[in-house]
Amino acid sequence: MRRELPKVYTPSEFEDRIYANWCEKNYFAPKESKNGKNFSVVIPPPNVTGQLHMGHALNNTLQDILVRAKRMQGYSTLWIPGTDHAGIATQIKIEENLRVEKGLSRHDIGREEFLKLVWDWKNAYGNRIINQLKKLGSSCDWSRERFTMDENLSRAVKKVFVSLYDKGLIYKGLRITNWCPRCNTALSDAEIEHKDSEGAFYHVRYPIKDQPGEYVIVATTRPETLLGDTAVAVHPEDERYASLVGKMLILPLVGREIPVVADEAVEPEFGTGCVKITPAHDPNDFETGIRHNLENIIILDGNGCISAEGPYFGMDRYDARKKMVEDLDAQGLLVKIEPCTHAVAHCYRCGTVIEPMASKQWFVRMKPLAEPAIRVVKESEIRYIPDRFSKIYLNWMENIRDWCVSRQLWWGHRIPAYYCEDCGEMTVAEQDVTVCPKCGSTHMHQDEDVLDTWFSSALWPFSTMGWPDKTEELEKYYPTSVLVTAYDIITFWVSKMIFMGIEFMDEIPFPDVFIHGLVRDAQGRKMSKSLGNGIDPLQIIDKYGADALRFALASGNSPGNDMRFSDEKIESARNFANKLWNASRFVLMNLSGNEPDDYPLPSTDKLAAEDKWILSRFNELAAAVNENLDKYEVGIALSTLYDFIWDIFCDWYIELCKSRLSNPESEEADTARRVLIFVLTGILKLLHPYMPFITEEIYSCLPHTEESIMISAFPTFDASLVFPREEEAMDRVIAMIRAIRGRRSEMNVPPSRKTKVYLVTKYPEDFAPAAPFFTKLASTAELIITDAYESDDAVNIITDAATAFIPLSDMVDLDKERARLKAELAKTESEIERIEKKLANEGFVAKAPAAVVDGERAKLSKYIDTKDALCEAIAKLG
RNA sequence: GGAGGCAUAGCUCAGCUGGUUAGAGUACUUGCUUGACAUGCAAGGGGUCAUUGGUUCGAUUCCAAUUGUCUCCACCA
Repeated sequence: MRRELPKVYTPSEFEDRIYANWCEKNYFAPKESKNGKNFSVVIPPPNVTGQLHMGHALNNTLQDILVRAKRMQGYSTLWIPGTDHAGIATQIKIEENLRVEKGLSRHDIGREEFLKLVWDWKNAYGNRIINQLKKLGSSCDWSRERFTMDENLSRAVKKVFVSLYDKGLIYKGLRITNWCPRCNTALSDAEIEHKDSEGAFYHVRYPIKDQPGEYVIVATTRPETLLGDTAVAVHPEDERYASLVGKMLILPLVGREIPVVADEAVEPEFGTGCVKITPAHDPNDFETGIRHNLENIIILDGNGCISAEGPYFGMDRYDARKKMVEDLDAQGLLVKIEPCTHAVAHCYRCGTVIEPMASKQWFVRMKPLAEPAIRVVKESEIRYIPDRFSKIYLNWMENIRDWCVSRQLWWGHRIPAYYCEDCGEMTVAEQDVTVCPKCGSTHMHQDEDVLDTWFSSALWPFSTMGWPDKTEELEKYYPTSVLVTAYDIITFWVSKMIFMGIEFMDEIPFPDVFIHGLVRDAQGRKMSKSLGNGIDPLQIIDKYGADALRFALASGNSPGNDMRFSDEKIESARNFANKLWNASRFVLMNLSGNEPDDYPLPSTDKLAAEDKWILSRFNELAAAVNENLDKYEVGIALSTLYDFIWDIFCDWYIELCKSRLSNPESEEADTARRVLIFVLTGILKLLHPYMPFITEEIYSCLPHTEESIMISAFPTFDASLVFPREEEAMDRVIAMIRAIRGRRSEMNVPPSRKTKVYLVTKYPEDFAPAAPFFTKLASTAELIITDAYESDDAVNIITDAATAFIPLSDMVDLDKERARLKAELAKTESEIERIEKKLANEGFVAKAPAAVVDGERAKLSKYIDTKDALCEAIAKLG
């Protein structure tokens, strides 16, 4: 006896049970390939401190759809999960905990103790996001879960670092970096964001040496940096200042002498045409400084306080700015303060204003690595879906700057560089260096900095498979089949995996990059903590089920485009699940319960016209779903399924079966049951990648030969089950019935009156099988199939060419038609009035561009034409 | 400043290679508690496909401009 489905669809009653069963049976581990092909995906590792948000839910739903479909199609399928140690994010979080719980900073407890805390936290809570991914139904091979700071991944990081260093692709150098005074670390260009903010232009006089009373005026938005000025630059061809080049100026408040230099980079038109040069605190000035051999004077410490000796020492940068402006004013050196808006860089993690600062950092030389990474995309070895993102990628790669990989944090992969305290020599090596190879000293210490988080995630596609060892996984599953990610991470991560893959595996990490958009709220706003408009996917799962969430996310997805998430969408998804549930219940309640596990289709000669029709349509569906999935058109594939299940299978086919099923013992009932089971099982299989739980639950109640729907075969197109004639006939009949229902209601035909419908066709025999079903479904109509029409009392004639009607004149409701036309006329007239008013409005004409005015005029004339036509039609009716 | 996206029903969006009467969901109107489902069934109203021009026998679809809107990149002291 098979299990029965409960009356009400309650996902929370079975989702966890089903997931546990899949895990227990080890279904997520890769199996022997049935088609000789492999399919592999690595998860974009979420931050270990993270909580599942809608972005994760979308990303993992899409991956799971691809993975489950490929698994059912017989590929040996591997999906590797894992988490990212997320340097800054995690460190900030733990520091915050420490501050709140004990009122201590990380410096109070020291590096070792602090790292222990982070690891404790990771071991206690690091599984949270993993468990949340499981709630969603992700079919990852959990036995291969990885963490970017696992021993083997750390080994890979060291090997890559040392190898790049040995090739001269990593160097340590003084460069302007983006310094976050809050996080106390350098940030890469990708980790900052520019926001327009209100600021001011301070015009300051710099006295000319030995020419008392004479000045040049420079304009600056950051007056405090003048402490680090080592020159003032003018354009070489700027005649106003030609005589000054080479002269010395006295730096205000400091008294230091600085030269006036000529430099092409200065724009004479901008500001006063004189630029103060602060090489240590501005990227452009740094370059200028190199050209003119100027000194770098660092005036800020890591916390953003003034470190230059003098009256401002120790002051916060903004306090110092205020004080210095006052002092300049007091000395009569401040000309004016001009308000202005300009883009200011902020830390993307904490929002603090970034301070450009010259400091010793580790860099990856990008040019040589970028070249092949550009080539593989240009030559379509790697394909972005949709393609427009390859432009964004290429644009970024072609203008790439060296990648600053050192971070002044404690949580991360410590840079494997060791310094000898005796001879000062630096050694870069994979193994800990305790003895200086140069002088034999044992006084060694390791570089304090750690690597950028993205350094380790860049290796993810191969480090998770055991690299640098030569493993079977690498052999079989590298390169991965596709990378699924959101567009906001292309520069951070995708680009880095591409060049690292090429460099260390000699092979691209994936041929396809499937880009999806962001999940926004119902108003189209980004979901964010500060707005408080985030929707928690776990709450949605609790209320509506994981399948409904997955459906809502996947059906709205079109590659690369953002989507909105709303209550309406999730409710519609839940309703769909409910519909499928109830259709399945109908099928089940018409079974005797004694059907064998193997309960196949009957032979073709037993099939009724509607059976052939649904089988044919099902075949089309399977082909369409597969085709769209191959193109990553997940949304289209899913809406095709939705339409089939709801409109075709439930609304028509199940209805058509009811009469046959009313005699359960008859052979035709048996045929109907077999077809119902076949099509329902097929639907469940096609739908399983999208809605894994409900499909598994229903499948378990149906006659089936495979143990689980998850490991059964994906339906494909079967030419022996295509019946074009029946398909066309049934489609035609359905169209007729719909049309007649509408027509009858429009004409108020009383239910007692039977409508005769003549189907005029050159091929009456094609339609003969469909006639009985027409009668069944349209109980108030009778179908007469003929090749010649000669009747007087037909309400409708359906011709072969289309479902066109020729209503008999006595059935036309003239009053109704007249009323409709009059309403239309009134609407048109009011529109004409509105446009005339708009055009007459002088303000509109004066302000609006000519094209808009012309547009309104064109609209007007068209409406006038419409009005004429309507008047004419009404006159005809009398 | 550079690059790109979007503009279709009240709302959210499909419409893939130009060609039937431009489709869904939702909201709305009307009628249905007919033995799977009211989380449902049936019918209906509602669209100059942003504007203008071009290519074409034919444009919602391709091209250009305009307007509106969103995003990314860069950035001037």
